[in-house]
Amino acid sequence: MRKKITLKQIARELDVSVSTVSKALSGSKEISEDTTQKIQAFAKLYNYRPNNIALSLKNRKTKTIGILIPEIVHHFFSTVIRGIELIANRRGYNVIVGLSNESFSKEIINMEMLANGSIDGFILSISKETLLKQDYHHFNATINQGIPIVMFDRVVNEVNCDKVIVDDFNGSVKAVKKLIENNCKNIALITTMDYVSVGRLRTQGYIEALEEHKIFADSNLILKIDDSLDVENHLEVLENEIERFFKTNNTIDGVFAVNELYAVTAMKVARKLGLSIPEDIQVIGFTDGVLSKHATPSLTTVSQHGQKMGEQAANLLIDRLEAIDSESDQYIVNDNPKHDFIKIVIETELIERESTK
Amino acid sequence: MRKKITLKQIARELDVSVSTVSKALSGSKEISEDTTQKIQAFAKLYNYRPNNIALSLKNRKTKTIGILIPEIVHHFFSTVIRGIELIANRRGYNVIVGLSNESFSKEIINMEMLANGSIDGFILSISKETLLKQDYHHFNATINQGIPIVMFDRVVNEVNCDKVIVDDFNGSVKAVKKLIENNCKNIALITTMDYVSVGRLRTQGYIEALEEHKIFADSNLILKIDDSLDVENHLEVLENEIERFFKTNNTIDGVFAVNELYAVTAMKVARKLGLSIPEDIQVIGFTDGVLSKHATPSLTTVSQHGQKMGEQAANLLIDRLEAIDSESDQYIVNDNPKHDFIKIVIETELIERESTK
DNA sequence: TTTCAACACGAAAACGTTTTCGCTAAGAAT
DNA sequence: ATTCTTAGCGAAAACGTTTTCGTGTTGAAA
Repeated sequence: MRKKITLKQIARELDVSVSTVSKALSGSKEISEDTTQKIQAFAKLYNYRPNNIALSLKNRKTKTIGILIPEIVHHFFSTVIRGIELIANRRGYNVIVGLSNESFSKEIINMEMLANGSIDGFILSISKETLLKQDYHHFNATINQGIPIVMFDRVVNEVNCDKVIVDDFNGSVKAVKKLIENNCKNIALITTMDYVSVGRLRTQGYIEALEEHKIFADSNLILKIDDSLDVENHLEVLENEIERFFKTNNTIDGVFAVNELYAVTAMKVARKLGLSIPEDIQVIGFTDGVLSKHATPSLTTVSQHGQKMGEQAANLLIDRLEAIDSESDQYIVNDNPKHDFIKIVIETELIERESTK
Repeated sequence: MRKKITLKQIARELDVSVSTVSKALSGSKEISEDTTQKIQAFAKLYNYRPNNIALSLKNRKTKTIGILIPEIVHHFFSTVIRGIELIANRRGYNVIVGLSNESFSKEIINMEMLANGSIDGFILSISKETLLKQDYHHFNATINQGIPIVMFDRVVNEVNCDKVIVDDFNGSVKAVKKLIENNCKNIALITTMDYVSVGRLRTQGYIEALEEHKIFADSNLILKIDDSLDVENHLEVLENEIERFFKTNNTIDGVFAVNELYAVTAMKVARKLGLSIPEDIQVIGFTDGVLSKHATPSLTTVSQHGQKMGEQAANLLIDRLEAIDSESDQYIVNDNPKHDFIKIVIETELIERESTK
């Protein structure tokens, strides 16, 4: 068991000082060529690598990004992670992942666990419970400690930080317009309760598109699913709700759903009711995941470009971290609260598949 | 901007020494009640939290686990992460994630990046390229450095470490037996090339089940997909292969596929060919993910219990880490290479849905 | 010969902890 | 009055780095 070798050990073996070893390894010309050669050879032989923790302590930065998301078994969130990881790695950062599991307290615990020196900054998406409670003190607290945050997807105006969001509103508009152009006359919306911001925006987009085309937004055509119940494990509930909805509104010939699951379930129910897709009823979902792609018929969706969101978020955070870095050398700035925060909006894309004409 | 406060600052403010502060905060009875009170109150007021990095350096352990997986946008792997994170958090550990992206070199780079003090141990699943190359020196190297590894799912005999696997062989046997019991006479297998161990084991299970029932394992009924090509983005290729396969073997009345995607694609093709499921042809897949659950008809699958695998792996790793910890106090052991490594086998479960009778 | 720069290296501080060991003063024991 | 405990605290080392600031030696310039 060859434990990792340290500067001190190299120094002792070669009978020089630690400082000499450090300098030799970094190629400082303060050290003679002879000694440098000798030290570098020895270091290579023993596969010396500087201890990251020691470096972190010395430099007071960890080169690690903390990701805090509600859920990881979720296509969208995992694509975002992939994007973050890609950029982080490329720019020399590691990625540490915490899951809030949609819980307020776990979100706080996780933040505090990581905010004690383990990470340089956060990239996060707010948990449902936090959004419900509207309690954002922990975010502001960590920002005040000098730890920057970048929020993505589920963001909130109450916190002053960089943000990366998808254009939920226009994405919905696009989708619903598509249905209108495809000659749908009675377009239904299947959505969630309003407290998660993205749900609200998507609903507004739906209404906007209809109004632009002078179509009356009939509230009977809007189905709000209570997603506080665990839909994933009680599919029947969802199916029954949708079935009842379809039966009481049997003129529906177009459906826009705010997520994949609602959309494919709608297709399933429609088929069960003897409707064929897209002939009798056309369906579009939000969030382009594996379900949309592999459903039969495959589902037309509004793609959120999760990976791109992750990449942008990572770049934003790292840019800011490195800006702070160089700032600390300078004169004022430190107490300037007027860093202007950036909000990046990712354009959605309508991916047309078999569920629309 | 209130930066985090340190022991030193508290000491200076309260005009005591750093050691006194440290002891007072840990409740040492070396310090008088008065001073303890005063210090604790002050610390609380300023929300003192010990710096993790400093602790890591001092204790020579980070309380972080490195996860190294081929891909994160993947239902199985994300469930495993969820399991790891659950246990890790519960036992006071953090989780840092690296993605190999199925590449040998990225696997190595990521390992080295983390092995320099950032983590206490690894939980990993081997990349395809590494399995192809059969080059495992980096695993053995990090183990030799004293960093324990737990491998899951894609494991390999050449590396001596704890392992958590699913019983691929028996899982397949179970599935195929089910098809036999359901009266399938010509059961096809859709699998991958052999080099990924799990694929091979699943194929063997298929053959075993047939032989047990004295059924000739007709090699024409085995379709091997070359998954070096990016199937996810070239679905047509997959569909065409399967279609050709079905057409040349039109007696097939049962299909066992080694993953979800192959299974649902098989269903799609079958339906296209006018076969109804499960009446004309029954289908079972391996890996219970979101596709299986939400496909129409929903897919009978062999569940791998990814989350449980993650939990077991995390417990295994942390147990070993803490065992090492207490060992270091003791006399011998250190150079004992005969730590017996544990291999946990998770039982699969056949989840019956609509794609079988 | 004296002075000075350049060269090659070492000592020490710093990052934030914890812990061991000493030290001082006060009260108890002799 | 002297010695011994003990309570209460501080100094310093250690974890592994990097970096600043010496310092001694050498050869050249004066």
